[in-house]
Amino acid sequence: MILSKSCEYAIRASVFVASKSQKKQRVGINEVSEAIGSPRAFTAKILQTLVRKNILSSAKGPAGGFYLERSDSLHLIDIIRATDGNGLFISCVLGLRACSDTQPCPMHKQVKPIRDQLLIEFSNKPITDFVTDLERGKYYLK
Amino acid sequence: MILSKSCEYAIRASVFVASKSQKKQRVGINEVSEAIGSPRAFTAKILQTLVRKNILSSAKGPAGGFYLERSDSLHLIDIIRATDGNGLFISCVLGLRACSDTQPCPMHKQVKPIRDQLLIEFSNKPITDFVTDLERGKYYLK
DNA sequence: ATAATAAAGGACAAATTTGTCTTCTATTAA
DNA sequence: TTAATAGAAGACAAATTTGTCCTTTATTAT
Repeated sequence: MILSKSCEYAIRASVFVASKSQKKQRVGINEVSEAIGSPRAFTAKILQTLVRKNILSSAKGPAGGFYLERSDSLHLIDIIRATDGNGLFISCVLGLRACSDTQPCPMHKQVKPIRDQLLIEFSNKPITDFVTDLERGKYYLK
Repeated sequence: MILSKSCEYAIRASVFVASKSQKKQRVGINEVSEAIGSPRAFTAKILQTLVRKNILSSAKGPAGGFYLERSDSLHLIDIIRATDGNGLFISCVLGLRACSDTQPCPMHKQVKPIRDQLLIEFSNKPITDFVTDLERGKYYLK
């Protein structure tokens, strides 16, 4: 709804990969899609783009799979921007190209603080935050 | 991004119709789509559904067109629900069917207050609020 | 009644998003 | 160096959203 399906899968997959990565484990696409309940081939595509954009890393061959280097510096916002772009936070809710603070659409003033808040939440949330709670069974990915 | 294109058009069209309605004028689809800069036939479809859902009214024939009865009771949320449904406010950001307060997805806690706030803003905003400012040239619809 | 007007409705088409399948490429281990 | 493993890449396909066009129906004025 607010995020694309691709982005939903991207986040859930990344959280799962991150949790495995903390245990120094790489994880294959089959395990990922099984863990988050997503279509395998489609998820593969999505992870490929995340790798291309240096969000995740991957290795081919036996004992290969996806993993996360520098997981501390990865925040939700990075994954969202990589898959859906920045539109959620900047483009006009009513689809007006010229909408701005000085030339606002009718909803501009109401929506701006809310989306700013959303941006802050996503920006301040490192993936590692989720991992601990995930392993405590506090969160679900599927 | 957060609203569908259909919903964007629906809102902009409704605001325009409301402003004309305050002057006891009905307005044709050509004028509407011209005023808000939207594809004519597509906008017609959208207004048809709004009429079917009793958001707007319409009259056929010469001097016909779209108009708004009881414009005081029409709020943004009604238009959003009529075109996009309620998903924006209730369905899980990460697309998990089972996501809830007791079985939350990793983003549940962060996102809930924000979407609640969004719902409040949309629910408290009567269309009439926009009309005055629109006529003062304070807002743009295109 | 007839002509003109304007929304309603249906069939169709383009674009985008979501998803599948098959082949290619790189890596590892025997 | 061969076989097995696993991601990368490309061509397709289904579904959804966005958009067009043409015909029908209702209303008004002459």
